[in-house]
Amino acid sequence: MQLSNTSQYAIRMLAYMADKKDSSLINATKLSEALQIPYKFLTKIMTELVKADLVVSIRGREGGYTLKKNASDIMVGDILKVFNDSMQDEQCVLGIGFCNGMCKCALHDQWMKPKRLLQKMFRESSLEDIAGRGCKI
Amino acid sequence: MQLSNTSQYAIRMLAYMADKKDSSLINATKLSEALQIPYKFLTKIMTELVKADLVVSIRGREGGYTLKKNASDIMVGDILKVFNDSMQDEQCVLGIGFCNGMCKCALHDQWMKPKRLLQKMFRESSLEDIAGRGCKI
DNA sequence: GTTAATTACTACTTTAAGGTAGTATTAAAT
DNA sequence: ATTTAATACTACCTTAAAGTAGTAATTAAC
Repeated sequence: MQLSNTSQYAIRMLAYMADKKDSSLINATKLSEALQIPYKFLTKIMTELVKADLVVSIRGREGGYTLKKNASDIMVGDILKVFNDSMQDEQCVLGIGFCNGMCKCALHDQWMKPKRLLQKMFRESSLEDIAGRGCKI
Repeated sequence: MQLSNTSQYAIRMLAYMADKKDSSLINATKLSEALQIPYKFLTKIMTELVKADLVVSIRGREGGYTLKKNASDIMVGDILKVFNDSMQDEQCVLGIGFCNGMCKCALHDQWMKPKRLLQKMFRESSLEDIAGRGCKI
């Protein structure tokens, strides 16, 4: 029960960029060193974030990446969506199709509360809320 | 953010066995048909549940499986532990080592509440609580 | 114009989860 | 004793995620 490696990396990358927003552009080499994420894997992820309109890239010498929107307008859930890692509302915790009021699985009732809180966290936590928080990056 | 296929299958298998406890022994063929889980994969999972002391197996003709304890004494969390799918208390949601009061990640504060509810669900939901619930198996 | 530093693209390799096949072992039924 | 129906074991195959390598495209610096 955890986020994919890719999603974890993406959140950390964007949170770091939000924290360093003053220096406008940051390049893949610096990010990779700062966050200890393999360079090639990081650029692969970043290209997807560019295509998803969360990040702007400037190619060529002196290029780099920067957030496309205000940090307060990018939610953790938006990032997870890019990697199909967000929770569908009717996603069954036991993997039996979809769960709703009509037809639910054995664990459904117990699952409702934690699921709602998870969704709330993803929906309401912005990059601004998390940038620079904690003691590790 | 979801349970592994193996854990989902294991929970469904045990919940079904708890529900059919009256007929004491159930065999892999029947279980596989009832739950639509590939036979060979089911037996592989079941063997691990036997080794983990959650299930008793009777080999030979007329053999099968049955729960080793009362359904009320087997928690969902016990099942997840077998497949390393339960949540460690200090597991970092962003995958940066461990999180605790001393050192936490950027999402740690927002993660606490949903995590606690997830842990509570795993810790407090027994097979008895979920057996026969819902409209699908 | 050439060079250097950057992102983008394509293709590959590695690892782990998910799943399958075949055979050995066990024990009740006959 | 033999047959049959069951679990256990070993080894393999498939798929998707994670990660790597090399090259093309782009653009500022010189």
